[in-house]
Amino acid sequence: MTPHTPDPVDASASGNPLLRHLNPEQLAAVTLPARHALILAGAGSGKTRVLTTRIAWLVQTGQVSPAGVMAVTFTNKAAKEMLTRLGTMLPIPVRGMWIGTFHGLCNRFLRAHWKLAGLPQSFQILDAQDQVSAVRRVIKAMNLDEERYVPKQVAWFIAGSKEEGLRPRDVSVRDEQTRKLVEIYQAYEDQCQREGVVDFAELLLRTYELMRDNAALREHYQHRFRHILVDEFQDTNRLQYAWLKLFAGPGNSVFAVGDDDQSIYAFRGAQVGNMSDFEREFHVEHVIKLERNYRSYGNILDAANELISHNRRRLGKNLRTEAGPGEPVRVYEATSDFAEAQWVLEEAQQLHREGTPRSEIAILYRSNAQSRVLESTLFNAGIPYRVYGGLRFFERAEIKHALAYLRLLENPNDDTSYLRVVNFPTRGIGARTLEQLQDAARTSGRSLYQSVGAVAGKGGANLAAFNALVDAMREATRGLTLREIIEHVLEASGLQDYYRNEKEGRERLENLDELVNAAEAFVTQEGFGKDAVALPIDEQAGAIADGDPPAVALADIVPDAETGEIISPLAAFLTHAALEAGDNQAQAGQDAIQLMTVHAAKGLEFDCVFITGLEEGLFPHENALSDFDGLEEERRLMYVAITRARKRLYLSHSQTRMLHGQTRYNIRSRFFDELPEHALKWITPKVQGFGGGRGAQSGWGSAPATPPWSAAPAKIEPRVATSDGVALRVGQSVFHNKFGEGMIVTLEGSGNDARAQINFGRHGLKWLALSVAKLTPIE
DNA sequence: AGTGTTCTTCTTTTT
DNA sequence: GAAGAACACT
Repeated sequence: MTPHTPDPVDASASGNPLLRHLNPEQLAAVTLPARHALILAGAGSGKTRVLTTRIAWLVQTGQVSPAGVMAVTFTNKAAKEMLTRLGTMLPIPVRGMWIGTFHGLCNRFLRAHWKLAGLPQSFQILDAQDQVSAVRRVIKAMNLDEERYVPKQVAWFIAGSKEEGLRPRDVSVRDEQTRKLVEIYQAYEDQCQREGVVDFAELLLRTYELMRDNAALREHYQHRFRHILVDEFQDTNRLQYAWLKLFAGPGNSVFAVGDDDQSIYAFRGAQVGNMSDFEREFHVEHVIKLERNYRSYGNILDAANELISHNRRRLGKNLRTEAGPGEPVRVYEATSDFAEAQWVLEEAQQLHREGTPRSEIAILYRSNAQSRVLESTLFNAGIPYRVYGGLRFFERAEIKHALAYLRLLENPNDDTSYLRVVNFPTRGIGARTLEQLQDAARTSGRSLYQSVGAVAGKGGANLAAFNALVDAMREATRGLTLREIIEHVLEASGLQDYYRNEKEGRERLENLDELVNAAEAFVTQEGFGKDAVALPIDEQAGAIADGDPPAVALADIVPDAETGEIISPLAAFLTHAALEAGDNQAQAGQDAIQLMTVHAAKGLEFDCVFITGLEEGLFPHENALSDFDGLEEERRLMYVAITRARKRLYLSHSQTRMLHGQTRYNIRSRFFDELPEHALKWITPKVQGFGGGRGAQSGWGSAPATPPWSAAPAKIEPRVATSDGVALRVGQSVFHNKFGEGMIVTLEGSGNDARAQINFGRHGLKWLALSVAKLTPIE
């Protein structure tokens, strides 16, 4: 009955139990010879299984030692899952294997080779927030206008440059603006270096450059990692691709698994083109397509296949199933976002009554802002739900404060952390004092911590007291366990007292307690060093593997001179906190409906999926419509959304929606017209000529079955204006010779002055003068 | 130095 | 509509 039990294909020929449950394509992929290979793995085709089974098979058949395998993923979750599955397949400890995220592995690499990489041993990692605030400081220090150089955008520029492999001197400067941006980039780099911090992109770029420039090191690692496996290859950016090229020495095998149709991070620099580049540049002989889907019923797959066939830039792939058509995809049109939420609620309740666990019901949307209505509807109905996204554990303010103190223990020159907590809780250190301090630090080229002596007066005394506090905490925690260190710092910093006295502080206090727990769990479960300890593993590699990793590389791994530790538990924990933002509000245990953006849903699957807000301008999003690639990415996003569903899929859109505090009138998403009619069931009548019509197609002259909102309670603001005696009202759909169909959003003025704001979907929102514009009402 | 008030912005975001 | 930042006030 359920479609996701794979057919046991006869693999008895091999007689290997590892390979028993693979279909022929999967089996072929898993047992490919040790050459470069590209696996095009469609949604739900058993991609993770292929990856893990391949590793297990390689190790089990003695083709490679566990230390000779490197497997790269994008998310911690995927890495963890791979390790877990592998652990059940192989009778060896898998923890030390080089399986992790790009950033995690780079961190491991840089912890081992910090000296060669030109980093302090206890370098800290800036998360995205920290990076923006670091950039903001640079911009302020350079006396630049924050309006013109928006910190967030500049941070984006810097990260983007790094992901292209470009240092400031490599960025080609065409205009004045870019020249300035490069200047900021350079100053930012100097600042990071001075403070001993690296951002996410830097982890990769440093590793890349070190591998590129140090032949001995490169040869060592190329020799070591005979098999490199890459998950979600379609999401790699240029730097990651170049990085892989460096690690893939002669004679190595790169086994890349990806799905070009699920590439939804191009906006963040992912290059789908890496897949075809890989095929060409690595002379890939084996391309295997996994098209058999074990997840969804036929109607859902038909919808996905048909939709994605509208994309032109594809490698070409079609999902198929043997599970039968299943239920039709249900489509609902609501009059308002509120009504839409209400409908979702009722359907979800029905599903629950019929036996679907709430956790198997997912409500997806394009942007986070849409979750509010859904949340309040579920909340008012008393239905348990869980929202993904939003603030994650290690991103919470109180947690970041605590971490900042801890980071100062490791590295007092970390100005980002210094600024975050120097006056929190307040210690009489105001903006003026800090300005003086920053000036002093700037002119002397030293850190804030090092510059307190330069500030005179009361402010200076307070600063000195803060420094003394940090020093005292460091002294007091020497030799303590991680748990004790954190407990001491929470107390001594005054954070705990601060939140104890705060009205809203209870939850924050609980979170601080949770931090202690997280640290405790980190120490016990993880053996604390999974991200950090490189030396023991490399030693193992020397022992287990082929016997000849060059000593030169190992000698470059530098332990702490005093203790011989590779990294302290505290440093390891701080790394963990930066690299793994932690789960959101894990209200674990309760059976709850799952709410998330489509992006967040990637890689997940549910029995029942609702995709809401399918409206022009929202999904596809208006900002993505300007260019062709943007639209194709939106379509892939929709494809990802559809393929999350196992048994039932619901699509909905609404005529009106509160957005940015005002009611917007939207037309149906064009994606509806790209779905196969036979797979759909329209709960509300489909209205001709809406959203879809590519002009020639569907005549809107023909009588629609039922006006969309006459059946449902109409809650459209009925304002009226005229042009040529034609009555218009807000919410009315009209046809314009140039812009096609649109929906009237606003009406203003009267007579010759009358204007209308009209949502033309792909042509955007436009103001038209009604005395000029020729509009024909539709409907 | 801390708090209250207006002004601005508003996709997605694995690390 | 709500969060975050800049500004003004006490």
